[in-house]
This record gives sequence, structure tokens and C-alpha cells, in this order.
Amino acid sequence: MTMFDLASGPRLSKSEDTRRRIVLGAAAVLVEKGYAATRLSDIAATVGMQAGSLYYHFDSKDDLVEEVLGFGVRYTHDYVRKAVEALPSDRTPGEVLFEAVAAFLEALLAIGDLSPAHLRTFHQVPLEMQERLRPPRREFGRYLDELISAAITSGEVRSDIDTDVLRLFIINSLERVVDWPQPLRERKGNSAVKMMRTLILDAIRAPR
Amino acid sequence: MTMFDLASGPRLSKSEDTRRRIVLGAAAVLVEKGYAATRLSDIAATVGMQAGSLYYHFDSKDDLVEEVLGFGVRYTHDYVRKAVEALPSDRTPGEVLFEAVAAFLEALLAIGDLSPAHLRTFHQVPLEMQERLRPPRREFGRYLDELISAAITSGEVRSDIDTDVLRLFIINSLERVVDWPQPLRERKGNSAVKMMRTLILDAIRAPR
DNA sequence: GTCTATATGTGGATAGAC
DNA sequence: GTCTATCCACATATAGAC
Repeated sequence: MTMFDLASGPRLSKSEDTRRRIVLGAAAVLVEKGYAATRLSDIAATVGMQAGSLYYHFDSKDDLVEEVLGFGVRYTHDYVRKAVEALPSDRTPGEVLFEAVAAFLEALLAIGDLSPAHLRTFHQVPLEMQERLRPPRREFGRYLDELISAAITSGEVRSDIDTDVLRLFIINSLERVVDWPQPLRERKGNSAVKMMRTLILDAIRAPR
Repeated sequence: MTMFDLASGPRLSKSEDTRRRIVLGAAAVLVEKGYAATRLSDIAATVGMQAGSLYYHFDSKDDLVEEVLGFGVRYTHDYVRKAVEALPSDRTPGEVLFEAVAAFLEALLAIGDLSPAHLRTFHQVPLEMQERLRPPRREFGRYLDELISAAITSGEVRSDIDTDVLRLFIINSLERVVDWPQPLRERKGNSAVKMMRTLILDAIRAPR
């Protein structure tokens, strides 16, 4: 797994680079202050420019926020798919699912403020924007559903609870780990990823 | 378990009654529009009054919001404690914990919009307000920690994962159930409470 | 207790210089 | 591309009538 590095990454044009710095700065301010109290001047300050200058890169505050929210979704979903595709072909459906779970949390933690910014801001933005952001989320949900269904069929995951419920349980549990206090993410030598994978595995696997 | 009934409940004075109606209306608007887009005029409209009239009951928008957030916390915590106290004395620590888990989710679901309003709004309000709201949350966390620790000592709950992590896992998982689409809360004759209790139980219990 | 009317402040957005 | 200056809409909050 390659570490997420927003600063470098694939070489960006100068313009794309500032655009990305603005997005990351916006995420940081959103997490610290919340959507309502986030002023364009705050965001501009973190990037070292004036509020008005942001309009060269984005049409509006919400346009910028939409980029923040969409970026995290695209990254995490791509990350999970690639992690799954990179698995040896002899993995069972259950093993694939548990790798996907771990990869999803890895990705959430790797993108820093973008994760909590998404979690906290989604329900604050206009409904039309929420609607635009839903399709990719749904698509990822369907992808997870396939992994879950396959693991149920193979007998590795419990069949007494609905697939939709299992999916929400998994996603909801993982999404909120990004809000854990930092010291909690490493306990007794266990990482948050290891601990959550263990808990979810034991929760959803078929009784032996 | 008595059903939460905000309309009736212990007889309220006329003034306390409107105050409560305002709080509930505010919660509904907060969930629908998010904190930033919630205008006092929206809240007033749901209660059937004018925006200015709210200031007879509350000092400011944030004063009202603080009441919304605090109300849910007090109710759910009281509910869990009472449910636990009402248990027969022969229950094992593990059984007590699992009843507490179920009761917590019952309470979250019973108070309607107050739950998602709290979940979504908490990080949007001024930090000073967040600080004022934290102590009761911490207190409840410590209470849960006691239940968890006792169940670990009795050998019913796993000891390979930190108590703090177990607590956050439980609370985080349950808190987001209030965002599930309504039809998902009843599947195959299982209620959300039953399903979540099962999942959490299997996740955290000691391996046999 | 609730209404109407108004003062006030703030922050998103725009225009044009550099 | 970024800055400065300014416009303008809007929602909180206040004052006083009823």
C-alpha cells in the first residue's frame, strides 16, 4: 500500500497544486470550526492568500466544499478497489472482504482532515449537493454489498442479518474512527486498523 | 421500558411546554437543513410563531441549540442507568452490559430528531459550548467503562482490546443507527436494536 | 407571551488594479 | 494569479406595541 501523500503525489501543474492546497486547507478549517463558522478568509489564511483570491480557483464557497467532500470519496473508494485487486487470486470471499475493511479504514486515516471534514459536513450542505455526492457513495456501497454477499454465500459471513445492515454497520463503525483521539489509535501495540478489523470480523463472521 | 413521549410526559407548565416544542422544532430543522442553514425563522415557523418571539424563551440561537444538544444527552443517559438499575440482581456483568447497549440504542431511537441533531450539530457549535457539553458525555463514558471492565473481569468480554476502544466502538456504532433509512430498522422481523445488540455482542465477547 | 419593525454585523461575492 | 475595495444580502438580535 502506498502512503497517501497530498503534498507530492503525481506531479501537478502549479494551478492544480494551489487548488489542492486550498482543498486541504478548507478541510482543516471545516474540521476545526464546522461548516457554518468556516469563513473564506479562514481558508485563505491557511493557504496564505486573501479571501477574494479563492474565486480564481472556485466559483463559490460551496463549490470548494463540494470538492473537499468529493475528493475523499474518490480517493478512499479507489484505494479499496486497488487493494482488493492486488490480492492473490486464491483468497476466499471472506478474506477479500476483511482486506477491504482494513483497506477502507487505512484510506480514511491516510487522507487526514478530509475524512472528518466529509463526515461532519455532509449533512450541512445544500440538499442538491448532497444528491450529487450520493451516486459515488452508492456505487461503493454496491461494491461492498457484492463482497459481503459473496462471503455469505461462501459461509464465512453470517446470514441471519441483512446485507444492508451489515454494510452500514461496517461503514459507520469505520468512518468514526477518524474522530478517535490520536493516542487511542495505537494501544498495546495494536493499530486502529487491526483492532477494528478484529472487532468487525468477529461481529459479522458466521458462527462456527 | 416506557416509551418516550415528548408531547405529554410529566405535566409541564404552559411556558415549559412551548419551550419544549421549540426545542423539538429546532431539532427537526437542524436535521433537515444543517446548523448553518437553520434560521430562527424556520424554527419559529415549525412552532407557529415569529422569529423574534423565540427570544422570550431563549437568549440566542446558540442558547437554543445548546438546549437541543443537552436534552438528548441527559435523556439517553438517564434511560440507560434506569434500565440497568431495573435489572434483576442475578444478572452477570456481561448480561448487564448487553442490556445497557440495547437500552442506549432504544433511547437514541426514542427521542427522534434529537439524536441525529446532536450527532450532526455537535462539531458545528462554538468550542466553548462543546466544552460545556462534554462533562456529561464523559461521565456516561466512565459509566460504560465500568460496565465493560466488569464484564472483562468476569471473562465475558474480550481482554485483548483496550476498554476505551471497545467503548468508542460501541457508542459510535449505535449513534449512527439513527441515520439508517427507516425501512432498514425492521428487517426479517429483526429490529435495529436486536441486530445491533447481536453484532456488538459477537464483536466484543470473549472467545469461547 | 407574541407580534412588527428595525438596527446591526457579518461574510460571501464581484470588479478592477497590478 | 493575487490583491484591495466594495457591494449587498441576509439572519441574528433588539425595542416597543399589543
